[in-house]
Amino acid sequence: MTKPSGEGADLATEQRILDVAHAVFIRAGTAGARMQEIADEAGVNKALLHYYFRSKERLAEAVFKRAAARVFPTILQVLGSDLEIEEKVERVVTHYLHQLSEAPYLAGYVICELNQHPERITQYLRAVAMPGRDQPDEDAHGDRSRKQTRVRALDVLDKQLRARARAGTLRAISHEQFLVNLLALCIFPFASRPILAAMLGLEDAAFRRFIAERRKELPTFFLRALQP
Amino acid sequence: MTKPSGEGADLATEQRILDVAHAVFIRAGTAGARMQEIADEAGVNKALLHYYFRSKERLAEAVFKRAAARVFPTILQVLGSDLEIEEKVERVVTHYLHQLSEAPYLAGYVICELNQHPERITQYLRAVAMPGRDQPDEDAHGDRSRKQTRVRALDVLDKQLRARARAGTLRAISHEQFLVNLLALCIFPFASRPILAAMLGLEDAAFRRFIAERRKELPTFFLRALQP
DNA sequence: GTCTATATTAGGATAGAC
DNA sequence: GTCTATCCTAATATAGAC
Repeated sequence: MTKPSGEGADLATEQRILDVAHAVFIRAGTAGARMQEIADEAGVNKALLHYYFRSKERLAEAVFKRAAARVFPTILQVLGSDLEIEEKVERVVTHYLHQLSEAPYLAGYVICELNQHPERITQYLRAVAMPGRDQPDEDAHGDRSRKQTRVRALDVLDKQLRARARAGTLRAISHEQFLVNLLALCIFPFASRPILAAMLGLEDAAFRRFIAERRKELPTFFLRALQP
Repeated sequence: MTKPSGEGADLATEQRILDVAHAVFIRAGTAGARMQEIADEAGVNKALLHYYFRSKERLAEAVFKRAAARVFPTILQVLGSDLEIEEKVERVVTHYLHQLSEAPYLAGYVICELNQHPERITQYLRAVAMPGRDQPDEDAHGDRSRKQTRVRALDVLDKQLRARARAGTLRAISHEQFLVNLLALCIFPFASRPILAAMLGLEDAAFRRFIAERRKELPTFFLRALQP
């Protein structure tokens, strides 16, 4: 038997399965998703899922990594860059509001998954800091460089905030609070969309308008909060 | 056979089951929770769960209502009151940060549940606006008064924000954006706690300190953002 | 009301033909 | 590599004794 991921594997099929699994897991949650459902939608047999991914657990991990890799690298990259705070905020807001508009269930999925499988955070952060690498990679260099990317981004932000506070051009705020506030304002509306739809009557079109408005207002809102 | 919820039912037992189910569903999610686990922790037999709640589905609904009833009534009450905006913000922040500190999984649970069972929002909003009433209650009066409570809270907020904007004592902001921003800043840190723990190294004690800091800073942060 | 025992189904996983 | 057929466990649910 040829090993999957080896030379003999049909990459198109594997990819298709992964794509479908992604969709199904993300809309139903890992625990709620059914292997049969994935097989059906991918137009193959259940057995083939196991041929390629061995178990539901592993398939779920693969999907989670992929999803994580789509959400987090940008923010670390942006925050770690040498742009001004104002520009960073603008870019993060634009990126997330765009990204999550295209993938409605993504935010909720990641939150659920991590609440129920906190052990996946390690894989998550790997995928996050090094989006290109899907395969596990145990060498020390790789691990260190990934960790560096993450730590450095926070470090850069921290230094920047301190400098601006000393200069008196921004109120003092810890980089932790800064980051959480920014992410909260971007991500929460999507994660809680069903609640908002019901409480505020924000269905489809109205929700899109709501997000469009947000894209304009959020950077101002956030930066004003930090004005000295 | 005596009907559960009737005169013959052992309320203490029913309550104990519900308490345990609450804990289990909230930490494992509905799909991930096991009836056996609930029975064990409640010190009774699986069969008894079905005696009282008929099915896992119904038990899950009961738990969800209970959880929802603990999260949302306060904000509607506060926002619907005639307090000043500043005082409302202060109270909402204090309430949620306290509440969610005591029930770590609550935020994640509600978000997951609603992403996977959007149909539960109706029940949710009932429980929300009328916390005392656990039993379904079909009479028109009840429904209308509950709806009124919800709509009125948003209405009051809306009028208040417009008035303050006209008076020039607050920047203009829609009540929808106001509400979402406030909830996001309060709830998101708890829902995404596993991520923060890993990314920022906020474990237990550090997380508590983080939240304590937040309780002091968040109202200022939020209100500054709305300063004209 | 609470238990033991059992029915029933569902769903993940494997064997083996092609 | 992909399928059919089947296994096996886990989990919900019910019957019936006490």
